[in-house]
Amino acid sequence: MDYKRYLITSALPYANGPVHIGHLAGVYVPSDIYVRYLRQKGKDVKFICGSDEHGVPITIKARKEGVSPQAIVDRYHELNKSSFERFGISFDIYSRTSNKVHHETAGDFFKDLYQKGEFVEQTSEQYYDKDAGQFLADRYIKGTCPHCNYEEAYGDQCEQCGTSLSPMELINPHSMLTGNNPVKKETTHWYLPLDQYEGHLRKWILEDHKEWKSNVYGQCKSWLDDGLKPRAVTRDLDWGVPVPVEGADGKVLYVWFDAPIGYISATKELTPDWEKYWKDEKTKLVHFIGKDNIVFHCIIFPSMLHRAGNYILPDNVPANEFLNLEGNKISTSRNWAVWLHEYLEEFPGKEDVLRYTLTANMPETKDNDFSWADFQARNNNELVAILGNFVNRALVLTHKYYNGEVPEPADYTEFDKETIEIYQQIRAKVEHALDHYRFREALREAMNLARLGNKYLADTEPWKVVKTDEARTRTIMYVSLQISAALSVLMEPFIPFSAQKLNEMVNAPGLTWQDIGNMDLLKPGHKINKAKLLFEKVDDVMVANQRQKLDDTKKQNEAENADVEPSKAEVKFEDFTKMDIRVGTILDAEKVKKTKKLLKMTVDTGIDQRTVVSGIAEYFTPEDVVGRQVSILVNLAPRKIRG
RNA sequence: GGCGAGAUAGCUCAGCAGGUUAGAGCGCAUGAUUCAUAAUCAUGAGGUCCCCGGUUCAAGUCCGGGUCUCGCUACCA
Repeated sequence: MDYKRYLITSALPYANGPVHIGHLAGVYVPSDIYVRYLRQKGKDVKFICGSDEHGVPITIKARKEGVSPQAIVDRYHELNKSSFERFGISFDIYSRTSNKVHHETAGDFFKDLYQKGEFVEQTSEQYYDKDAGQFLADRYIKGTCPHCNYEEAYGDQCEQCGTSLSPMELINPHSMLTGNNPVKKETTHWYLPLDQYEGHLRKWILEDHKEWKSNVYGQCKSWLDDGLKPRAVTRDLDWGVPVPVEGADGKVLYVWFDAPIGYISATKELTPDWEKYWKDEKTKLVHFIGKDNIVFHCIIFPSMLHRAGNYILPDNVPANEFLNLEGNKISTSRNWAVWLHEYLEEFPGKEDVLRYTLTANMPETKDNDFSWADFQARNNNELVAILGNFVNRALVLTHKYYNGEVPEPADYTEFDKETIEIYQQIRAKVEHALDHYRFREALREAMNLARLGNKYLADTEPWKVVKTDEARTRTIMYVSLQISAALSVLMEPFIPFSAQKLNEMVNAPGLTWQDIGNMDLLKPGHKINKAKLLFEKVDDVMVANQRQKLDDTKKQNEAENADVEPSKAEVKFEDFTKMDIRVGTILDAEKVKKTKKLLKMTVDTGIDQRTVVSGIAEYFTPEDVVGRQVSILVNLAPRKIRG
């Protein structure tokens, strides 16, 4: 299909924290490369993003800090917006879901579906806090987990045993707002009957979009094969887009219903022509997301669009996997991350180094790891040594031999022709990779042009030839300069800042994507500018500093974990006297298979040897604990755990 | 517990309508070179293609079972 225009969206970052390298590698860098590529080709493209500012976690953070939810989202919206901009993520608009346009758009969207009778209304019992005068979101209820008896389990999940729960399952539930025991009360919500759209979704995804990435396709298939269920699209909460229906006071749209509509409202805010981008079959819509968002962008949002009528559906949803940091999962709450705003401060002028590293190591097919050693190596061995070096050689020699003027070439030799042929094939290779959302491959192909340049210079040796054959030298330099100029366009989607610098050096502002492969980008007689270094080395000190920073985080986390708070309810002295606590030595330990947290240990208690299972495997390896002394409650009744 | 995705050289990854000695980049070793930010170029070493079975003349490549990692999801499947 020949598309007239492109609408590219990046997942809306949740405005309860700053953006980190995981977000960048997963979503913003690939989408930005794709968009810059399309713009280079002269396509009509709109690149949409914004802050996702509703939902329960933001209200919890606000409560914790004693400020309003709006204050929280204002803080992170501004921070992330400016960070993206400084990092060269070239959104056409970076909007936000707390603004007026969005509230109207999302409200209207709901109302439209409501009036069409698309929703199923259902009344159910939920916990209500009388004193606070509101229904409690799952996250606002704590209680005892029915599976592991952990007393601080949340209404939606027990952090101790990992089970996901519903608030009704909790034993002794209490409200986090007031500490009271909530009461059950009836409430009405609207459900999107996804089950009714199954047929349409099956055909659209499973038959018409077999080209989607295997992780995306596989997960959609899994959902469809399992059978879809109606999904609530409203919540009892006072932060969000109010449900525009009479009698729905105190209810807002579920954040996952309202957030993707943010793509639409942002487009509306950007251009009065927004409908062309959302409702014309000639528009290609692509959602860039992380793998945790697949179901919302492939099942739920498309269902909403489909039932609203005359909206187009995404042509592709290239979801990336996750990026780890130095071998550990990135975690906002544990501060295990490289934050974009901090990187920008600590590595001024090195935006492209991070962009390059994240692209070269993008988690396209599986989770990948970011390490500072890799960052340094990519910079020093690739950006500096291959790309920066080649360009520098070509430009410096031109200044030396021809005073900065592009020389008139003589006839090409067979070797020149071979080199030129390879050069001319590179554009198609990069395009093919980008058209299929294979960014690592595209970058590798693009870098091959710089490699080709280095090889060409090494083989032709102009610094020797110049002493004997002036005409030949002119040709060699001419070819090298064309390649340098082509690089300034070819590299732009990946490393825009450096490409711009290079473009200024070769002094050819008007070059376009279509020029790549041509041999007349810089004409004889054209003056180039002074050669400056495109990249500089990252030294060991910089790397050591970043490692130190992470080590500090690790230590701080450990210290915080060591801060034990009384986490269980008070017990009577009589209960205490019943317990026989002794010091035992761990003789042997092994991980319990198929579990994340369980460690099985043999402990010598002094009176016997017994097998004990404890949920500490995330913090200790079996080797760590063997030989250690632990206190053990020896008269605890035996229980069967996982056989 | 169910489902999905991944597991290939020290590292990051390609390969797969099944077919001769399994590829690339980086790292490493050796040599060449000096225009260039000790940058480049050439050559080479290095792999039981996660494990166990099976189909086949032939299997990283297909099928069954298992292990590990990540994600989604669940008092059912």
